[in-house]
Amino acid sequence: MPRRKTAAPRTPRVPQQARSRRTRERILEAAVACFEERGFDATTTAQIARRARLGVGTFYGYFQDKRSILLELLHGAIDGLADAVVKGLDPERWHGRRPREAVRELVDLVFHSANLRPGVQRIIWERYFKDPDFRAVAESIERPIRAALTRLVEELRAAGQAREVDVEAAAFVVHASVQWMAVRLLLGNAGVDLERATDAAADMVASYLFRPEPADG
Amino acid sequence: MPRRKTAAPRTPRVPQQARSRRTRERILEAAVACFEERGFDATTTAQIARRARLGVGTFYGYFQDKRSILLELLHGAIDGLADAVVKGLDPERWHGRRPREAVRELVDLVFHSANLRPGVQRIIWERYFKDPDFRAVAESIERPIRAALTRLVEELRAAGQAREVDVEAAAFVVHASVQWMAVRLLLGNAGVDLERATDAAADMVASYLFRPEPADG
Amino acid sequence: MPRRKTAAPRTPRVPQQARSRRTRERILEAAVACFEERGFDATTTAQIARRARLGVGTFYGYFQDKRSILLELLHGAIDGLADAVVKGLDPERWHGRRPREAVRELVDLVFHSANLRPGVQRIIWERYFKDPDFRAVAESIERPIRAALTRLVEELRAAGQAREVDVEAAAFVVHASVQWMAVRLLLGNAGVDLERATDAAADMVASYLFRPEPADG
Amino acid sequence: MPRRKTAAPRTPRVPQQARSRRTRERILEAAVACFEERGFDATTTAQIARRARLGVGTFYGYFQDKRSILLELLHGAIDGLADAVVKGLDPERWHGRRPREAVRELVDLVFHSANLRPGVQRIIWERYFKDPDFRAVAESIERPIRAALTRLVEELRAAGQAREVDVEAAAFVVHASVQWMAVRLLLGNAGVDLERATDAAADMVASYLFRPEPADG
DNA sequence: GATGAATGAGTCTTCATTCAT
DNA sequence: CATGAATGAAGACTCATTCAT
Repeated sequence: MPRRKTAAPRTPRVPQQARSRRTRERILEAAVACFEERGFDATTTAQIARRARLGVGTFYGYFQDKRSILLELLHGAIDGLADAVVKGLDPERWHGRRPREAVRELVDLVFHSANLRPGVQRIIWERYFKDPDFRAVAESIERPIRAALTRLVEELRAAGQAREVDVEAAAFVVHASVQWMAVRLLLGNAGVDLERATDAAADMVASYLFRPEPADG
Repeated sequence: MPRRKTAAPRTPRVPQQARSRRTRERILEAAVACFEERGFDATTTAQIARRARLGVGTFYGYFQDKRSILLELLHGAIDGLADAVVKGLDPERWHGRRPREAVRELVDLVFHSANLRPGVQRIIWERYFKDPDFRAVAESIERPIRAALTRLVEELRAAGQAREVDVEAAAFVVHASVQWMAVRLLLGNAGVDLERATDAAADMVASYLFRPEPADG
Repeated sequence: MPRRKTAAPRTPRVPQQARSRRTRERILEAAVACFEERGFDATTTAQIARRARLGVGTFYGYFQDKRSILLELLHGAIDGLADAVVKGLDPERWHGRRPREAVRELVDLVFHSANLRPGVQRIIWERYFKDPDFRAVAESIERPIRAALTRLVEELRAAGQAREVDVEAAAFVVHASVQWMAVRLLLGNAGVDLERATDAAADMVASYLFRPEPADG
Repeated sequence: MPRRKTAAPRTPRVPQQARSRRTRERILEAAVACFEERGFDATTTAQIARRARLGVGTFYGYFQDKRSILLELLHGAIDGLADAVVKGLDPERWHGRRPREAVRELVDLVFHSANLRPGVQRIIWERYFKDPDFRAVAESIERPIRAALTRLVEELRAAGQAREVDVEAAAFVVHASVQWMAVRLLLGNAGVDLERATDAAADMVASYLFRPEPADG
């Protein structure tokens, strides 16, 4: 990986023209295809450019490097989900609902969010461990979710629905658990059926946070 | 004329003599130090060799490449923990104990196992996502743990202690949750205190798997 | 991180533009010069590139390795000669000519073909013995020549000009003899004068294949 | 091939003891086996030593390097043949014999001399083209043979048996032809049956050098 | 803007040879 | 004498990035 140290963060042009936007799209698509095929490190900028039927130079007109493509994919894929989850944790929505059902709905949302091809998902997690920028993105998403979780539990506890728990620790525990289960399931590496896992996850979270619901009927 | 047909798989020298063993140690230590300092990809075999005060050639006499060092570290670090966990899940040990306490003890064991320096841990997880061999190792460790979990829950349910759950899904859910929380805590980016997290994790797992314990007194 | 899985066979760039063609030329010339100077094994790709006043990378953009340059030189040098020889063996051309003269003309053609610098010639023969690909090229050239020889002798025998010989063995014997004499002469270690060797070779072949010509006058 | 320039030609000990001689043999055998298996360049001194069940250091106690082994093999294999050929060209032996038969006998001797395994033969010829020392050995063998040839033809011509030829050129031509045919046949690469080739070669040489023999009966 | 030829620092890896044991 | 661990110079090859056209 020669010439890495180039510091100057030349911000590539922000495309306004329609053609430019289309070119940007093509690069993104080509990159995803290459990443899925050979992984991140084994993909070269030349391969991406060729696949997009562009010159290498053009690539550099749109992106700073491979990494910034990945970062963009990450944002695109996760921002939506994070918003949905934070909304789903809004206490308003929990009043008058059976907690277990609400939990299950949210878990289901997370487990089924296939915003990212598995290959790309894998790559992004790989980067998570080696690249602080990726961890930063992940944290910027995690923070509001855990905050929302904290608030939700506090409110429900005040309403007598939630059990007495260490709310902050609970937020961590629940978030981490659901996050990782989602990853394993998306990676196809869990060894359990998606539906059964969803139920189990919902059960675990619900039985942890909420008082046992009165028996059905 | 390097890099010819590479016919033989190059079995690295198996050290029998005392000096050899010591050299191997030195390489391992140097590798860990380098990995911690700069990460896996940024570490070159030359750096490892230099840090071990050895020639590059010596490195290649003992290890096939950087990767095989990591694999070795992984085995060394994880085999012991896995065994301990499987033993801890032996139903024998659970009879007559308060489940919540037994759970907490095990979670504590996992969360405090610092067999691996965080930097190395990070690298190994990074490889987990990109290198099938690492996934294979992880799975070979996960399988018996989940099997033990499954068996434990079945037995305790038969004994009327455990709740009615989908045991296999439960094994996945519990394993994944604890695993990931441990990773986050070891990596130091959990954002919660280790003790509080341990309690919370134990609570979650215990309240999921077991009937609520009769109130203390 | 060089030398990863090397998935694609790395098709070297096929030069269409004028500059590219010129670069290719330069590399070829530089390679020949280096090979002549130090031999094949002692020549490094870096040396070739430097001599061509190019970066190493450029070299690899045009050729897979040193070997493929040699293969190209071999083809370029030998295809023409082979064609000329096969044409020279066309029975049409032999009718009504004194065989000895026709033979001498062909031998002369072969002995004087200096398509390849001696140093390169030497290297190619060296490869012939160690590299099946080079043998394959040599054989693909030898086959048609021997076939043409066989046919020629058969026809001339039918016309009563040639002696009774085992035509296939004769083709081998004549081809091998002329080939090797040409090599020795080109390499400059024959120890005889080119003209005298040409005459002697022509004599040998002619006296073997043809009836003695009626004495002059 | 690092550290090549070491000039000092440390003459390794000449073994007198019986065990030493045996060790030397073992190294030679191991080298031949390795050379046959992987070729000269791809064989390392370590491989030879290991195959001979010796330490690398021991190898260097007996030979200067791989090359000197090859040179030794060359001598051992070729000296005997050269002597036999020179003897066979002694004019004494040709008086009162039908030349064609005498030629055929000699050609047969050369073509059947399998002193060297084909793999080693191949390697030696490869070196012939790249290594002046090998050419020197070859020439030291070639010289007396060509001298003997020259003398033989001169004597037979004086005796009225041989045709009028340029004796020196003839010696080159005949030697080169027979040499190369022998190589091709030994390498298994000739594409003709050994017997037919022997006959053809003898025919060619005999019809070149000698007057047509009076028809049989 | 687009192009793709050119660049060369940086990695991995090999192996002849030495020398302490 | 035998051993084989250690050495490190040397070579092949890659690929992010630039820039003349």
